[in-house]
Amino acid sequence: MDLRTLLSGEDPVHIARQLIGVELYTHIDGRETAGLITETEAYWAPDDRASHAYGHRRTPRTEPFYARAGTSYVYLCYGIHELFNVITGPQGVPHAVLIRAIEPTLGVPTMLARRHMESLKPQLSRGPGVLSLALGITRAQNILDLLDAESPVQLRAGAGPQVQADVVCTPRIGIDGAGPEWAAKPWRFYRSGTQYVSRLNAF
DNA sequence: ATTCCGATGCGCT
DNA sequence: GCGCATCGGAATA
Repeated sequence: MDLRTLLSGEDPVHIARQLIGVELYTHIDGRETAGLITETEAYWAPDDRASHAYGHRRTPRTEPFYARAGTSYVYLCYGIHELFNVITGPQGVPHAVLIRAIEPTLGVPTMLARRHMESLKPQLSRGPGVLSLALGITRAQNILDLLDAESPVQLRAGAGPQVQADVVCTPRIGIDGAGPEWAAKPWRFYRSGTQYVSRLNAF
């Protein structure tokens, strides 16, 4: 199945799982960087209270949710961090997958420089905020078609679909404010055994 | 116009 | 484990 078809699917939780292992590539400020997605979370609006598009909320910020599957959604969190999401689902159905960590595959020196780090360590790109720093992603990359080969930010099908046993499933991070019902949903996924995962001890 | 607060990360204890 | 930076979106008035 091609990526566009996958991302257009009805079930963002399934898509979040399938995105583990897919490559996220950027060509920003004249530098190429990329990594394999190791950690994701699904956001299932309109029902999901943890989503910015809860209840079909439609404002300038949530506009990307109503674009076609494969569109980027980048927003500012805590006034500091740029968080990168992939819009999924049939057009007009505001589903999204938050990318929380990647394992670098291209442009490590560039990423190290952007992170002001000397040597390659997992904290280079684990966590949704620092992942964007490493890849050079900011709100300037909001609302891009991630499946367009001309786009400065792209999703590229990688080593093929992951085996289910290789992926761990847990509740999502940092959404207690959405209430216990939504905070408990096991909609976070990460590659089993990888060092490129945020908050490994959270559960 | 004002207020509230968040899908985080880092440094310090 | 804890405090806090930092700011824009969204709701309220």
